[in-house]
Amino acid sequence: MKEIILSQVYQHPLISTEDLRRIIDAHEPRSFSKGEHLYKRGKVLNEYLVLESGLIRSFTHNYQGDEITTDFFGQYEVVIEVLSLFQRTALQEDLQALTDGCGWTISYDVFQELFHAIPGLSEWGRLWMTNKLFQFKQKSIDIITQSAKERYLDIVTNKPQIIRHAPLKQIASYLGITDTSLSRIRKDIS
Amino acid sequence: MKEIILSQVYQHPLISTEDLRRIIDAHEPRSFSKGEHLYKRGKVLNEYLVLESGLIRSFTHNYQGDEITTDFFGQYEVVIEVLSLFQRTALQEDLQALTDGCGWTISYDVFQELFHAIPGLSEWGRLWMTNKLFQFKQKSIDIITQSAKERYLDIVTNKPQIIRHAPLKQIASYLGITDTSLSRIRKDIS
DNA sequence: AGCATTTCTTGCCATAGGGTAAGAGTGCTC
DNA sequence: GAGCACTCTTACCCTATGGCAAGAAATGCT
Repeated sequence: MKEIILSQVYQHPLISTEDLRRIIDAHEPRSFSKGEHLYKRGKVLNEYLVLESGLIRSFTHNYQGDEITTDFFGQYEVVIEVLSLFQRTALQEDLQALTDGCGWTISYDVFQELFHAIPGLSEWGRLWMTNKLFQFKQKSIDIITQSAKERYLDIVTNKPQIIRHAPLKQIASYLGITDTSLSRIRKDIS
Repeated sequence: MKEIILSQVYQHPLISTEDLRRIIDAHEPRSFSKGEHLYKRGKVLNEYLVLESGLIRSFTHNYQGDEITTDFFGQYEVVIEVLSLFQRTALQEDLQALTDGCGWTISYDVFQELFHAIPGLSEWGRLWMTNKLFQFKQKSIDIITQSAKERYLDIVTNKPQIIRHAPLKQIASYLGITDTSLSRIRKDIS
């Protein structure tokens, strides 16, 4: 399973079979249970996690202290807060498991070594960042151009695991609306 | 001037004076005038531009064909659309000058060479991406947690050049509101 | 099973911001 | 310097979403 997941994630033309072997070997297993806080706000992130199964969310708080869910992570996704990991600063978000699950972690130091030793990995990392950057840019455009209902239906279609496992309030804060409004939207749809 | 701007931008502990020399030498001058479309939607971006002076905006269109300004770039900033440059895909946005100005460009091929030859540059690139990623993530959080007025005041305080040079309609679409609303907000403030 | 807690729904009214259109101000062009 | 195009303001009314609160449903704990 480890091979299947990781060779899927680290797919890149410049990463040879040999390189891939080194990368895979550098990952350690990690499992977690529902509700567990995997990484906590205030600490510096020292690893990232490639998800094999389960659902994880990242969240922060607004000035009123309400939780705002900023992202969800599912299978084959990389659970990370880049600012903390690469800038070696304190996490500004919490990462919490919404279901039981497991995956593979790699530490900052080991990743750093491979990043400079394997040209394909630095290319891969750049592409990963590029995609993630695009996602967030798109998200901020979507918030201003689409209605809450459209954005909700988008999740229903493209990320149904979120609907299945995350409580309404978390989905609502991710969409930028209140749980009350999301409840009404649901009613309206059905 | 070239040295001042570029050594400021490419500041990183792992970039030696020698490395910096190579990086600076790889940049070509580029000037532009108000209203000019520097890079056009549909083409693959083949370089990026470090701004010495002037103001540039990136914009796209929503499904109704209205322009949406997605970003503004000022002095010392890197004018780029990462998805197009690094993924070698067609630009999804236009980049247009709001004022006369100039800066320094570096081509994809040359950057690519230096990226792999100079470890400090790949670190620098990763940090740059990290910051940009954070900016967009923050922007999407701000849109859902702050009122349009608060976001406008934020620009007034932190990016006053935008207020000075960009027409109201572009600022409004950047904020995610209509020009009508922004006009009311302005009135309300004064 | 029984109780407590959290999650979700619904109703009432409030408000930020949108849609449209008219008019004022500004600057460009021939 | 008259006409034109663009930008900005303002007024009218409308809609999506919020705030609050009560109740219903689901979940978890002992």
